[in-house]
Amino acid sequence: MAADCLMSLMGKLPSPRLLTEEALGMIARRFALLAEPMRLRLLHALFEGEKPVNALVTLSGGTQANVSRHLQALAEAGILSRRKEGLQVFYAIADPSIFKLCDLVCGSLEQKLVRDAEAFGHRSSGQA
Amino acid sequence: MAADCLMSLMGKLPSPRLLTEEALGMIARRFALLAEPMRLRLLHALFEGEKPVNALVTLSGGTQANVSRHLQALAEAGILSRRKEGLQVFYAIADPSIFKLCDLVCGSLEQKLVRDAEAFGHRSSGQA
DNA sequence: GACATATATGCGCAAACGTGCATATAGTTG
DNA sequence: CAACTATATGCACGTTTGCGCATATATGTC
Repeated sequence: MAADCLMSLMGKLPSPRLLTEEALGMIARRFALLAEPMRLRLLHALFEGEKPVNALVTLSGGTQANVSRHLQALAEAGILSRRKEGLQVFYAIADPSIFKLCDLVCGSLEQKLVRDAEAFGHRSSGQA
Repeated sequence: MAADCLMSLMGKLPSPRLLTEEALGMIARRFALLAEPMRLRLLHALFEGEKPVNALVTLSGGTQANVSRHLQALAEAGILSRRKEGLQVFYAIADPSIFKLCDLVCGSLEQKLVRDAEAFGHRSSGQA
Protein backbone atom coordinates (compact mmCIF):
# COMPACT_ATOMS: atom_id res chain seq x y z
CA MET A 1 0.00 0.00 0.00
CA ALA A 2 1.09 3.54 0.57
CA ALA A 3 3.60 2.57 3.22
CA ASP A 4 6.04 1.31 0.65
CA CYS A 5 5.26 3.60 -2.22
CA LEU A 6 8.79 4.89 -2.09
CA MET A 7 10.14 1.38 -2.21
CA SER A 8 8.13 0.49 -5.26
CA LEU A 9 9.30 3.68 -6.85
CA MET A 10 12.90 2.90 -6.12
CA GLY A 11 12.63 -0.43 -7.87
CA LYS A 12 11.97 1.34 -11.13
CA LEU A 13 14.98 3.55 -10.98
CA PRO A 14 18.43 2.83 -12.41
CA SER A 15 20.64 2.97 -9.31
CA PRO A 16 18.66 1.76 -6.34
CA ARG A 17 21.05 2.88 -3.68
CA LEU A 18 21.09 6.66 -3.66
CA LEU A 19 17.56 6.99 -4.80
CA THR A 20 15.77 7.32 -1.56
CA GLU A 21 16.56 11.00 -1.50
CA GLU A 22 16.05 11.26 -5.22
CA ALA A 23 12.67 9.60 -5.02
CA LEU A 24 11.66 11.92 -2.22
CA GLY A 25 12.77 14.84 -4.32
CA MET A 26 10.70 13.65 -7.24
CA ILE A 27 7.62 13.24 -5.12
CA ALA A 28 8.17 16.59 -3.49
CA ARG A 29 8.56 18.27 -6.86
CA ARG A 30 5.37 16.65 -8.01
CA PHE A 31 3.47 18.06 -5.08
CA ALA A 32 5.21 21.40 -5.46
CA LEU A 33 3.85 21.72 -8.97
CA LEU A 34 0.36 21.50 -7.51
CA ALA A 35 1.16 23.93 -4.72
CA GLU A 36 0.63 27.14 -6.67
CA PRO A 37 -2.76 28.82 -7.01
CA MET A 38 -2.03 29.91 -10.55
CA ARG A 39 -1.08 26.41 -11.68
CA LEU A 40 -4.17 25.05 -9.98
CA ARG A 41 -6.20 27.62 -11.81
CA LEU A 42 -4.71 26.49 -15.11
CA LEU A 43 -5.32 22.84 -14.30
CA HIS A 44 -8.86 23.62 -13.29
CA ALA A 45 -9.42 25.37 -16.58
CA LEU A 46 -7.99 22.35 -18.40
CA PHE A 47 -10.39 20.04 -16.59
CA GLU A 48 -12.87 20.93 -19.31
CA GLY A 49 -10.45 19.82 -21.98
CA GLU A 50 -7.61 20.91 -24.21
CA LYS A 51 -7.08 24.66 -24.51
CA PRO A 52 -4.61 27.03 -26.20
CA VAL A 53 -2.37 29.32 -24.19
CA ASN A 54 -4.23 32.51 -24.97
CA ALA A 55 -7.47 31.02 -23.70
CA LEU A 56 -5.75 30.00 -20.50
CA VAL A 57 -4.30 33.48 -20.14
CA THR A 58 -7.79 34.94 -20.37
CA LEU A 59 -9.34 32.42 -18.03
CA SER A 60 -6.63 32.60 -15.40
CA GLY A 61 -6.22 36.36 -15.52
CA GLY A 62 -2.45 35.98 -15.40
CA THR A 63 0.27 37.38 -17.56
CA GLN A 64 1.06 35.58 -20.79
CA ALA A 65 4.64 35.08 -19.68
CA ASN A 66 3.65 33.56 -16.38
CA VAL A 67 1.02 31.31 -17.86
CA SER A 68 3.50 30.10 -20.43
CA ARG A 69 6.07 29.33 -17.77
CA HIS A 70 3.61 27.45 -15.59
CA LEU A 71 2.30 25.43 -18.50
CA GLN A 72 5.82 24.55 -19.51
CA ALA A 73 6.64 23.41 -15.99
CA LEU A 74 3.55 21.21 -15.85
CA ALA A 75 4.30 19.81 -19.29
CA GLU A 76 7.91 19.01 -18.45
CA ALA A 77 6.67 17.05 -15.46
CA GLY A 78 4.35 15.05 -17.71
CA ILE A 79 1.23 16.46 -16.11
CA LEU A 80 0.25 18.29 -19.28
CA SER A 81 0.62 17.43 -22.95
CA ARG A 82 1.70 19.97 -25.51
CA ARG A 83 0.38 20.10 -29.05
CA LYS A 84 1.40 22.72 -31.56
CA GLU A 85 -1.13 23.71 -34.20
CA GLY A 86 -0.21 26.65 -36.33
CA LEU A 87 0.50 29.64 -34.17
CA GLN A 88 -1.24 28.24 -31.16
CA VAL A 89 -0.04 25.72 -28.63
CA PHE A 90 -2.66 23.51 -27.04
CA TYR A 91 -2.17 22.10 -23.59
CA ALA A 92 -4.17 19.30 -22.07
CA ILE A 93 -4.07 17.20 -18.94
CA ALA A 94 -1.93 14.17 -19.71
CA ASP A 95 -1.83 12.64 -16.25
CA PRO A 96 -5.26 11.49 -15.12
CA SER A 97 -4.08 11.10 -11.55
CA ILE A 98 -4.41 14.87 -11.23
CA PHE A 99 -8.17 14.53 -11.06
CA LYS A 100 -8.03 12.07 -8.21
CA LEU A 101 -5.40 14.12 -6.42
CA CYS A 102 -7.60 17.20 -6.49
CA ASP A 103 -10.61 15.18 -5.45
CA LEU A 104 -8.75 13.75 -2.50
CA VAL A 105 -7.38 17.08 -1.33
CA CYS A 106 -10.69 18.86 -1.75
CA GLY A 107 -12.55 16.12 0.07
CA SER A 108 -10.07 16.20 2.88
CA LEU A 109 -10.31 19.98 3.12
CA GLU A 110 -14.09 19.83 3.16
CA GLN A 111 -14.00 17.43 6.07
CA LYS A 112 -11.54 19.63 7.91
CA LEU A 113 -13.68 22.71 7.34
CA VAL A 114 -16.77 20.94 8.62
CA ARG A 115 -14.90 19.68 11.65
CA ASP A 116 -13.49 23.13 12.41
CA ALA A 117 -16.92 24.70 12.01
CA GLU A 118 -18.45 22.17 14.38
CA ALA A 119 -15.67 22.62 16.92
CA PHE A 120 -16.28 26.33 16.69
CA GLY A 121 -19.97 25.94 17.35
CA HIS A 122 -19.38 23.64 20.31
CA ARG A 123 -16.95 25.90 22.14
CA SER A 124 -18.85 29.15 21.80
CA SER A 125 -22.64 29.20 21.66
CA GLY A 126 -22.57 31.61 18.72
CA GLN A 127 -20.56 31.93 15.55
CA ALA A 128 -17.96 34.57 14.80
CA MET B 1 -15.97 14.65 -10.33
CA ALA B 2 -12.72 16.47 -10.04
CA ALA B 3 -13.78 19.18 -12.43
CA ASP B 4 -15.91 20.87 -9.81
CA CYS B 5 -13.97 19.99 -6.70
CA LEU B 6 -13.43 23.67 -6.09
CA MET B 7 -17.12 24.30 -6.40
CA SER B 8 -18.01 21.67 -3.88
CA LEU B 9 -15.41 23.09 -1.57
CA MET B 10 -16.83 26.55 -1.92
CA GLY B 11 -20.25 25.35 -0.85
CA LYS B 12 -18.91 24.44 2.53
CA LEU B 13 -17.41 27.80 3.28
CA PRO B 14 -19.10 30.74 5.04
CA SER B 15 -18.87 33.46 2.39
CA PRO B 16 -19.20 31.88 -1.03
CA ARG B 17 -18.19 34.86 -3.10
CA LEU B 18 -14.52 35.56 -2.45
CA LEU B 19 -13.64 31.99 -1.83
CA THR B 20 -12.49 30.92 -5.19
CA GLU B 21 -9.08 32.36 -4.52
CA GLU B 22 -9.25 31.30 -0.90
CA ALA B 23 -10.12 27.76 -1.87
CA LEU B 24 -7.24 27.72 -4.33
CA GLY B 25 -4.95 28.96 -1.61
CA MET B 26 -6.08 26.24 0.74
CA ILE B 27 -5.55 23.54 -1.85
CA ALA B 28 -2.19 24.97 -2.79
CA ARG B 29 -1.10 25.07 0.82
CA ARG B 30 -2.19 21.50 1.25
CA PHE B 31 -0.01 20.41 -1.63
CA ALA B 32 2.81 22.63 -0.43
CA LEU B 33 2.89 20.76 2.87
CA LEU B 34 3.61 17.61 0.90
CA ALA B 35 6.20 19.31 -1.28
CA GLU B 36 9.15 19.02 1.10
CA PRO B 37 11.43 15.98 1.23
CA MET B 38 11.83 16.26 4.98
CA ARG B 39 8.10 16.35 5.60
CA LEU B 40 7.64 13.41 3.25
CA ARG B 41 10.29 11.58 5.21
CA LEU B 42 8.42 12.25 8.43
CA LEU B 43 5.12 11.16 6.92
CA HIS B 44 6.75 8.04 5.57
CA ALA B 45 8.08 7.24 9.01
CA LEU B 46 4.62 7.76 10.46
CA PHE B 47 3.13 5.33 7.94
CA GLU B 48 4.13 2.60 10.39
CA GLY B 49 2.17 4.28 13.16
CA GLU B 50 2.33 6.84 15.93
CA LYS B 51 5.82 7.99 16.94
CA PRO B 52 7.36 10.49 19.35
CA VAL B 53 9.39 13.43 18.10
CA ASN B 54 12.77 12.08 19.15
CA ALA B 55 12.18 8.89 17.19
CA LEU B 56 11.28 10.93 14.14
CA VAL B 57 14.40 13.02 14.61
CA THR B 58 16.51 9.87 14.59
CA LEU B 59 14.72 8.31 11.63
CA SER B 60 14.71 11.44 9.50
CA GLY B 61 18.24 12.51 10.36
CA GLY B 62 17.11 16.10 10.70
CA THR B 63 17.60 18.62 13.44
CA GLN B 64 15.25 18.48 16.39
CA ALA B 65 14.16 22.05 15.73
CA ASN B 66 13.35 21.40 12.11
CA VAL B 67 11.50 18.18 12.78
CA SER B 68 9.45 19.92 15.43
CA ARG B 69 8.53 22.73 13.07
CA HIS B 70 7.55 20.38 10.26
CA LEU B 71 5.46 18.25 12.57
CA GLN B 72 3.75 21.31 13.91
CA ALA B 73 2.95 22.53 10.41
CA LEU B 74 1.50 19.17 9.44
CA ALA B 75 -0.50 19.03 12.66
CA GLU B 76 -1.92 22.52 12.22
CA ALA B 77 -3.13 21.50 8.80
CA GLY B 78 -4.91 18.52 10.28
CA ILE B 79 -2.68 16.03 8.54
CA LEU B 80 -1.14 14.85 11.80
CA SER B 81 -2.56 14.41 15.27
CA ARG B 82 -0.67 15.45 18.39
CA ARG B 83 -0.76 13.56 21.66
CA LYS B 84 1.22 14.56 24.70
CA GLU B 85 2.32 11.83 27.08
CA GLY B 86 4.68 12.89 29.81
CA LEU B 87 7.75 14.46 28.30
CA GLN B 88 7.16 13.06 24.88
CA VAL B 89 4.83 14.25 22.16
CA PHE B 90 3.44 11.60 19.85
CA TYR B 91 2.47 12.43 16.31
CA ALA B 92 0.36 10.26 14.05
CA ILE B 93 -1.27 10.53 10.67
CA ALA B 94 -4.74 11.93 11.19
CA ASP B 95 -5.76 12.36 7.57
CA PRO B 96 -5.99 9.01 5.77
CA SER B 97 -6.12 10.73 2.40
CA ILE B 98 -2.35 11.13 2.69
CA PHE B 99 -1.89 7.47 1.93
CA LYS B 100 -3.89 7.65 -1.25
CA LEU B 101 -2.20 10.87 -2.26
CA CYS B 102 1.23 9.29 -1.97
CA ASP B 103 0.04 6.19 -3.79
CA LEU B 104 -1.31 8.26 -6.64
CA VAL B 105 1.80 10.38 -6.99
CA CYS B 106 4.16 7.43 -6.74
CA GLY B 107 2.15 5.44 -9.27
CA SER B 108 2.13 8.35 -11.64
CA LEU B 109 5.86 8.85 -11.24
CA GLU B 110 6.50 5.16 -11.84
CA GLN B 111 4.60 5.32 -15.10
CA LYS B 112 6.47 8.42 -16.13
CA LEU B 113 9.81 6.80 -15.32
CA VAL B 114 8.93 3.71 -17.31
CA ARG B 115 7.80 5.84 -20.23
CA ASP B 116 10.96 7.92 -20.12
CA ALA B 117 13.09 4.79 -19.89
CA GLU B 118 11.39 3.32 -22.94
CA ALA B 119 11.76 6.54 -24.86
CA PHE B 120 15.39 6.49 -23.82
CA GLY B 121 15.83 3.01 -25.22
CA HIS B 122 14.18 3.86 -28.50
CA ARG B 123 16.32 6.90 -29.14
CA SER B 124 20.07 6.67 -28.96
CA SER B 125 20.23 9.93 -27.04
CA GLY B 126 17.70 11.72 -24.93
CA GLN B 127 16.99 15.23 -23.78
CA ALA B 128 17.11 16.55 -20.21
C1' DG C 1 14.70 23.52 45.34
C1' DA C 2 18.31 22.00 41.34
C1' DC C 3 18.95 19.13 37.39
C1' DA C 4 17.97 16.52 33.18
C1' DT C 5 15.15 15.37 29.20
C1' DA C 6 11.81 16.40 25.44
C1' DT C 7 9.84 19.70 22.69
C1' DA C 8 8.94 24.31 20.94
C1' DT C 9 10.30 29.06 19.47
C1' DG C 10 12.91 33.59 18.14
C1' DC C 11 16.34 35.13 15.05
C1' DG C 12 19.09 35.53 10.94
C1' DC C 13 20.59 33.74 6.61
C1' DA C 14 20.73 31.63 2.07
C1' DA C 15 18.34 29.43 -1.54
C1' DA C 16 14.16 28.82 -4.26
C1' DC C 17 10.12 30.60 -6.29
C1' DG C 18 6.64 33.44 -8.56
C1' DT C 19 6.06 37.60 -11.02
C1' DG C 20 6.48 41.58 -14.31
C1' DC C 21 8.89 43.78 -17.92
C1' DA C 22 11.06 43.68 -22.16
C1' DT C 23 12.49 40.89 -25.85
C1' DA C 24 13.33 36.79 -28.69
C1' DT C 25 11.53 32.95 -31.55
C1' DA C 26 8.06 30.68 -34.47
C1' DG C 27 4.44 30.81 -37.74
C1' DT C 28 0.84 33.19 -40.57
C1' DT C 29 -0.66 36.69 -43.88
C1' DG C 30 -0.27 40.54 -46.84
C1' DC D 1 10.22 40.82 -47.42
C1' DA D 2 7.45 43.21 -43.84
C1' DA D 3 3.86 43.16 -40.41
C1' DC D 4 1.20 40.74 -37.21
C1' DT D 5 -0.09 37.10 -33.83
C1' DA D 6 1.01 33.46 -30.47
C1' DT D 7 4.24 31.66 -27.49
C1' DA D 8 8.64 31.36 -25.12
C1' DT D 9 12.75 33.31 -22.71
C1' DG D 10 16.37 36.50 -20.23
C1' DC D 11 16.71 39.48 -16.43
C1' DA D 12 15.88 41.63 -12.01
C1' DC D 13 13.09 42.18 -7.90
C1' DG D 14 10.37 41.01 -3.76
C1' DT D 15 8.59 37.37 -1.16
C1' DT D 16 8.60 33.07 0.74
C1' DT D 17 10.62 29.12 2.93
C1' DG D 18 13.60 25.72 4.88
C1' DC D 19 17.42 25.55 7.86
C1' DG D 20 20.81 26.05 11.84
C1' DC D 21 21.89 28.11 16.01
C1' DA D 22 20.79 29.35 20.53
C1' DT D 23 17.28 29.62 23.85
C1' DA D 24 12.73 29.19 26.05
C1' DT D 25 9.01 26.24 27.89
C1' DA D 26 7.26 21.99 29.90
C1' DT D 27 7.59 17.84 32.43
C1' DG D 28 9.82 14.30 35.12
C1' DT D 29 13.48 13.08 38.71
C1' DC D 30 16.49 13.56 42.49
